Amino acid sequence: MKRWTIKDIAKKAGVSITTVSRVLNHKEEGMSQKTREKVLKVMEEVDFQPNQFARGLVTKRSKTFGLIVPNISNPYFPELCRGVEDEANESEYSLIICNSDDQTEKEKRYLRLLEEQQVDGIIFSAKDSLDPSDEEQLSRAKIPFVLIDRGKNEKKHSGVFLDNDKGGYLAGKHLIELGHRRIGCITGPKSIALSNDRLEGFQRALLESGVELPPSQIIEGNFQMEMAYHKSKDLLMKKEVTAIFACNDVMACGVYRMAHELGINIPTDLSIVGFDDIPLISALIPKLTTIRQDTYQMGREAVNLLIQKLENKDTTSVMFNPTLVVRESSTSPKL
Amino acid sequence: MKRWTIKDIAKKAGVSITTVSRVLNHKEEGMSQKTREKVLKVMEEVDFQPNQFARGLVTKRSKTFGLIVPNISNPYFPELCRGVEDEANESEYSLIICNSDDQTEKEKRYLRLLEEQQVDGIIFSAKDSLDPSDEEQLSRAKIPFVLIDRGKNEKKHSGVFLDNDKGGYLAGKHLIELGHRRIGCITGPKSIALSNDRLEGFQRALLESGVELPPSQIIEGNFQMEMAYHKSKDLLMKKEVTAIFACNDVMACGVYRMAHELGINIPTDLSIVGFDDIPLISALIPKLTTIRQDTYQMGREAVNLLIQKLENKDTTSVMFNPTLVVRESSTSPKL
DNA sequence: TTGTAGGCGTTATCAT
DNA sequence: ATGATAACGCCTACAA
Repeated sequence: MKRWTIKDIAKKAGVSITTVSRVLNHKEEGMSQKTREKVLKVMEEVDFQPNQFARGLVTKRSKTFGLIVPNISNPYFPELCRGVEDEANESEYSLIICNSDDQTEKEKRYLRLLEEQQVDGIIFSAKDSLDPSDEEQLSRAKIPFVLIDRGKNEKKHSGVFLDNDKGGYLAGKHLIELGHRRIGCITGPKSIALSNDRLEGFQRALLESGVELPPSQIIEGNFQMEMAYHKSKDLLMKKEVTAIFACNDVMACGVYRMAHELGINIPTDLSIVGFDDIPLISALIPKLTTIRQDTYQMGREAVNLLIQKLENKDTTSVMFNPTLVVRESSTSPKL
Repeated sequence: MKRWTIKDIAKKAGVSITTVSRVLNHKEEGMSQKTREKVLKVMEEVDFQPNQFARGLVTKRSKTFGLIVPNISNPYFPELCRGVEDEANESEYSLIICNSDDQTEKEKRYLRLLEEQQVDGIIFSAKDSLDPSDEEQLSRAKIPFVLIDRGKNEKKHSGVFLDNDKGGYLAGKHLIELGHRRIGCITGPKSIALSNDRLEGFQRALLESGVELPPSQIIEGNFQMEMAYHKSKDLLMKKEVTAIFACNDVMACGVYRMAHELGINIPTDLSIVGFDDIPLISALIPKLTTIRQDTYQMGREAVNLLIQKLENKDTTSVMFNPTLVVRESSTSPKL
């Protein structure tokens, strides 16, 4: 026998296909308990699985979500994906994952792909703010979507975000409280909003204590280790700063490496604070003080938000709070 | 207007739906160039997208693959996923990713989910060897599948694997050549075949040079950092070995940490060789010597294999070769 | 070269 | 409480 259909089930159970369909869809009314059980038994026996194509054809639902992230190999994202996947599966959705590599080109292609696959919704971690043409495509296709991590735009779209300004503030405050007065910062790309948010929060904390952050102590990185490694050299050699705030953990690793090469001891000679608290950093020696975000939970929350949208409920963005995790890489400066 | 159908296109272009269908499916014969162009133009104009449900209903194909991995948060897997995804997408397939957490329970559930979603094929990184009930489910559902990384079983199923024995051998050989004679090994779980393969290859290399590997110098780990960290303590404190082969990079990180705590310098006092060459380790100081595998390419290859299966071609497993990457963590032992 | 019509497996709308 | 039947949108013999 090939695949069983409700027709087959109906025949075998001696009922109509309508009845089988009712059982399948848990319609409670309009059926005797006996009939229901009879049908269920047959379905059980043959391990019946309804054809999703046929179903989708009429219901217009695929029970599938799409997730677009920049790059799963970026250690920030696996946790986020897990959160999204676990929550999606608990709500009986499958998840199609796409990596955009932060290329508008690919974002578009995948948006198109997901539209073709007729996903019921999309969770989107965009390049930065949502590209206008992406936006148009999304609205034309009328696919519900939520943003995550990036692309915050208060009024326009709902999503799940981190309070990056606060994160930066926590980092700055922590270093100030330790007694640091000459502090450097390695930022993410200026073109990315969350990167600027972190810097601004950081500066605000310093300013509150009257500490200056001269441009020469701000280095623009790209969230990658390599560039942070190279660009931190000047800053470290001039010995002008006693502490550095790296706007993500991966760049903090780059600083670790350069410090080690230059014979600068962490934290004795130099304190470092990272951002994200990705799993990777448990391998660092000494352990990295960082600003933690609950990426996994953010992923779960994004799915909840999306499901609410599907149910036409009013949705508002969810803002997560970062927390400071003090470990070994930050301490008071030497006198 | 709601979604366009081929019927709408047909009307607008003044042809029959058959003709539209033909254009859609790139049937070359049986149509004048003019007609084709006319239809294409209309499709272009309205940005037509065929309904995959309707299509699948008749073709029985979803243009979707499923990928089951233990855990995307394990740093070995993101690269593998990327390989699978990139190759799948280039062949016009979407990818549903599932994390089994190495639980047979979840493997089953996801297998079921993928079956329900009617994926065209599955790429499976099983717990170890393929569970008999999984096997049964797979064959009952008649879903083509290939294994990847784990579950090698020469005769039974094809897949993409690494020559782990060779990898272990390379590690052993390298340390021997550096002059080490007292060497420790931290293995993966004994229950996992590839873990034993690595150990066996390693032992073979030592044996060739008449070097013993007493049981006291073999520690069974679980591929995680924590356990490797704790369990390596004894070995390191007794100062019995001048080198350690950790059967994956993550465990090597654990050893780094313990060595640091005990004031043991790497590589002066202790050489370390890892396995995998995961991206994470670029953060380690000193840089880790390791056995590299081309995980990304293995992912791509798995998709190729699967596609060949779909085309009913004869398929045989693909075996990848690991390579030794010498960095800073291994050197000759002190006299 | 082009068109007609039946069927794919469900759900949903009416009947009974 | 249960059943017959028309969609849903596409593909594919078979006709013309």
